[in-house]
Amino acid sequence: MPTLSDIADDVGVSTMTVSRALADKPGVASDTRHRVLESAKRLGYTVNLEGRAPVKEQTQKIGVLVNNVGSEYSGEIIDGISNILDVANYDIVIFNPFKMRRSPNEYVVEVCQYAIDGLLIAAANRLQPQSVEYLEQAIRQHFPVVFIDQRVAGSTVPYVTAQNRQGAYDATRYLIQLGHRRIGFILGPHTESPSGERLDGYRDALAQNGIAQDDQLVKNGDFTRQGGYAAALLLLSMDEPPTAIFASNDPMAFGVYKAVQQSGKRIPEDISVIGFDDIALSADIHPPLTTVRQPLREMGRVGAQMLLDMLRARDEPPVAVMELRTSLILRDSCAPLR
Amino acid sequence: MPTLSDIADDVGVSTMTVSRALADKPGVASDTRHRVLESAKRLGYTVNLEGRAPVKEQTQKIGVLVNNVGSEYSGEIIDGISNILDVANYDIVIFNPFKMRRSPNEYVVEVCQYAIDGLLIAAANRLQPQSVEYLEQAIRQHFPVVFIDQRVAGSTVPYVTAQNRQGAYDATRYLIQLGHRRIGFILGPHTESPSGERLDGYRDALAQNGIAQDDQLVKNGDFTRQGGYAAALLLLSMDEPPTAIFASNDPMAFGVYKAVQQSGKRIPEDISVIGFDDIALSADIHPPLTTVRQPLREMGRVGAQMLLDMLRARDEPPVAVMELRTSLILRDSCAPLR
DNA sequence: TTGTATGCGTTATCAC
DNA sequence: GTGATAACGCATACAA
Repeated sequence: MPTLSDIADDVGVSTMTVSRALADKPGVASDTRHRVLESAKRLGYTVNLEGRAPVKEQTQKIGVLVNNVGSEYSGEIIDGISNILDVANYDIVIFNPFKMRRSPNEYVVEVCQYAIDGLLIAAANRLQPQSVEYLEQAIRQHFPVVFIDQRVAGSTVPYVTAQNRQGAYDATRYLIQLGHRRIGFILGPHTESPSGERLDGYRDALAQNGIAQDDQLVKNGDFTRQGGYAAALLLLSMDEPPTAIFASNDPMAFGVYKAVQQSGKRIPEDISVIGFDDIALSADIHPPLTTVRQPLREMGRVGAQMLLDMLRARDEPPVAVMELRTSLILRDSCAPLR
Repeated sequence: MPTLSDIADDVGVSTMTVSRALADKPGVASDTRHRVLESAKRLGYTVNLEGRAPVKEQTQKIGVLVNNVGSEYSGEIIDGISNILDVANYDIVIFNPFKMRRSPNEYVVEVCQYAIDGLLIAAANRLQPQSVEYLEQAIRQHFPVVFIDQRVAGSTVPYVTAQNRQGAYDATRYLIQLGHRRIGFILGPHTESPSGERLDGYRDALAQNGIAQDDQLVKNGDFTRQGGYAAALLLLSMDEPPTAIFASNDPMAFGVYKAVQQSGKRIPEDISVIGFDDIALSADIHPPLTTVRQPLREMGRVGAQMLLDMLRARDEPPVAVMELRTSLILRDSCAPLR
């Protein structure tokens, strides 16, 4: 690709004059400027940002690490991030490490080396201590990092998350109020912090209402439809199956829908289903899903704003934690126990 | 962030020795190497890729431009791209321009300036002629670009796409074979090339079976659930509503489901629905969606492979066009006309 | 208005 | 085994 000096040679001026002309800076004769622009167009010149970055020491780009770009979950978070960063004149570069060759841990380091001014890490499952340590060091060196929807115990990396425990408590209590006593629970992966928090909320509600814990009713899942489907099959085939199922995220609830519908039962008449997320699809499927809304867009926005604050006030200690409220969205997938 | 010379000062050697030691290259005393590595670790050093890129002139990164990171459609294409690029030792950087501040056209130029060795453009709707022209120039300057699922008339940019017309023809003929005569069609955005091709296939099938075109039955859509829902409401409220609806992608078919279910009608007993894509969700919703499968992962793989070929054989003319076959996936959303 | 010198962080080359 | 020098593409500071 052509460079500044190619144009300089072409026009017969110095690279500096070319640089000024292209950057639309004052101090270039309008005749010279025209000749430069014409030459640049003819040669097909575009800046090489790699050359500019080391000089300017900022790229106006923020990296975003997600683990599944094809999910509405990620899409909504990224949307929220865009909202804020657009206004602040930052671009977004998305890295999708968890489907990639490298281990997530190496990848975190690599991403930080990239031409970005800061990093947002969404749903950073499987992050090992050494990676977290590396991130903390990066922050000390004024490279801002923020976790979104991920709490890392004992770490100083700032994060924004939802009130998972409270949300799960609310959902479970709602089912109990409808008369349900045998409530199945489908876990998320144990590597993600919200999973355990939601389980805690579920248990809180059972305990507070004098319902004995039955570990048979808690099945492993992985936050995917397939995982929810598999777990639901297990629950439905129990000797004494649950009358309600709490899937700890919405995609797993869709998997539950599939299993229930295949079994010939109806939602909510025969079995109540409740989810967690409130992604857009949840309102559109049939029957519309009752779920715990966590403000994914808002989490993206808040995370981005925290990052910008760290970027602007380099020496002040960053806001460490933001917990956003959840709310129970009542739709048509739950009914009183018959 | 610390640099090579910080370590050099710390250890008391030259930057060159540090560079060699960190790159694991021969010609460094093992004692020196150890001291360098120790210092690097202590200081929290990581390479600055922006400094390396201008020297090496390649970054082992490929850019991917998509317009909706939250869709299964994009997710599956990106997945296919990963499959190929992982093996070839390239990383993927995803740009999500169409939700961003800049116009897509400026953005295309900007992305090319970024630290990437090539660019895959998926579903590049709204690309104006000047952008396409820019991309063609970039290709001439050995910066490889490939379109995925996008055909640009009169352009020399290589692309991979599906046989949209044939696929839509097959779907429509299937409905006709089931006895349907009034078949609604929901368009994609006119800015995307597959939209028109699918409409053509639909019309081909009607014409070949002696069914008169009724433009009332063709409604605008935008490849989103909401768009499909709105279009379906229009179709269902017609004086003589269609007995089958062909949504030209799967998300719009889900929108049709919602409208039909709200109207109290049943799929497929009262109305048949057929989609186009075969994203994973289509098999999981109720009833499972009959749809035209286009191999999205395969399109990602093929596009990535075309890019690698261009990268490797810089002077040979690239493969211009790849068209992948579609296939009709029969599930439970279509039934014979009663 | 234009050009020169210098530097960013890294690596290749060629000395020693 | 190690280091000085130059180079990548660009921009800042200063000189002409």
